[in-house]
Amino acid sequence: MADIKTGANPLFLREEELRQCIELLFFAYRDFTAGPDEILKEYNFGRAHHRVIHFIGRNQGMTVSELLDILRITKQSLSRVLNALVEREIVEQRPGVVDRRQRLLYLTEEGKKLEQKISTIQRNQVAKAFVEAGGDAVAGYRKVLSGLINEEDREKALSRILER
Amino acid sequence: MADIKTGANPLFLREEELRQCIELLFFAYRDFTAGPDEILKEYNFGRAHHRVIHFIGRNQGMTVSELLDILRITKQSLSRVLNALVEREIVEQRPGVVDRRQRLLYLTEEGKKLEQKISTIQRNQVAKAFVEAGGDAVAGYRKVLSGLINEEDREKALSRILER
DNA sequence: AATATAAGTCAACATGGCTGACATAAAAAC
DNA sequence: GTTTTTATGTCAGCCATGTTGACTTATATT
Repeated sequence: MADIKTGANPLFLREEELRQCIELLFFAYRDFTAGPDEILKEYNFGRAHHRVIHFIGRNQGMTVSELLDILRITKQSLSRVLNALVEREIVEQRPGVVDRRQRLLYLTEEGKKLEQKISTIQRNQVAKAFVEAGGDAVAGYRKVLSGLINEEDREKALSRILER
Repeated sequence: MADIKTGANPLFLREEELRQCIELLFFAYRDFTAGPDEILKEYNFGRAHHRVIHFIGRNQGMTVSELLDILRITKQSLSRVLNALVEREIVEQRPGVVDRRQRLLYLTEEGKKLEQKISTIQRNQVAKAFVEAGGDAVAGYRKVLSGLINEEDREKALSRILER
């Protein structure tokens, strides 16, 4: 089957392979967000809330600017979601000590619980995929996905992920 | 740095590693959709149109039901996007020959051009990441992402991706 | 002839993006 | 010490894209 293509036109196979990998990313992302969505729905939260909870959880005490830079949305968009989370006592804001203009972001105890609940699902899902795929595969996964991150801020993103 | 964690609590490292891999997926997906978004904006299309164009392009003559099943959205949501694409002569609908209730979906010549334009960007982006990461990494990437797809329809999704 | 299926439509609503304009407090620069 | 910049927030309105529910039409299946 592949022989025909390989023999006749290796570039076609390459294109085909690339397209497959693109689709794989679509399907994986689609199914990877489905689990959290269910739980969030119980709380009347959406995917936007999830992202905020996730990154604050990973980065307690981060500033609003930092969060905006990660999410790549406007502050008006963030504000809606963030205010809802503060109101529901999932997220807490404290003025910065060195720069009092800043409102540093923290998960409350309840927020931590929710974060834990959601992220456990995702971690189990990833863990399962990792076990099935094996350690080398995980390394490959990391390499490729790192390479997909925009070059200009790859280091920024990766250091945010890794320096912890 | 990692030594402390490794020695003291290997489970923490594992959780940490999993969290990193989750974030990697977020950042990669974020930056992977940025390129197409720019082009689509010129046409006044959005990501929803992109998905439709992509899957029809990959699967000329597919039915509406099949497309709905892939996208996991309601037919009402799809209809808005699909009608726009038909009106703009990007997508064409032809009645099925064996089952005339079906409206089989095809990209027009113009649609193919647009699809090509968008997908070239993404393929280049993926190709670059693959070259940087190496062949083994690509295999790992595929394994892990396959594992992230919902088990119930993994075969369906994968066969759709691979049987071509 | 009755029922089920593929597809479409109308209407109303929710979520989460966006822009633009403006406000406030605190830090930094002059 | 006054001016300017920065971090954050807010109001108002728009757009894209998802949802549910109710109903229609044509065709296939039973």
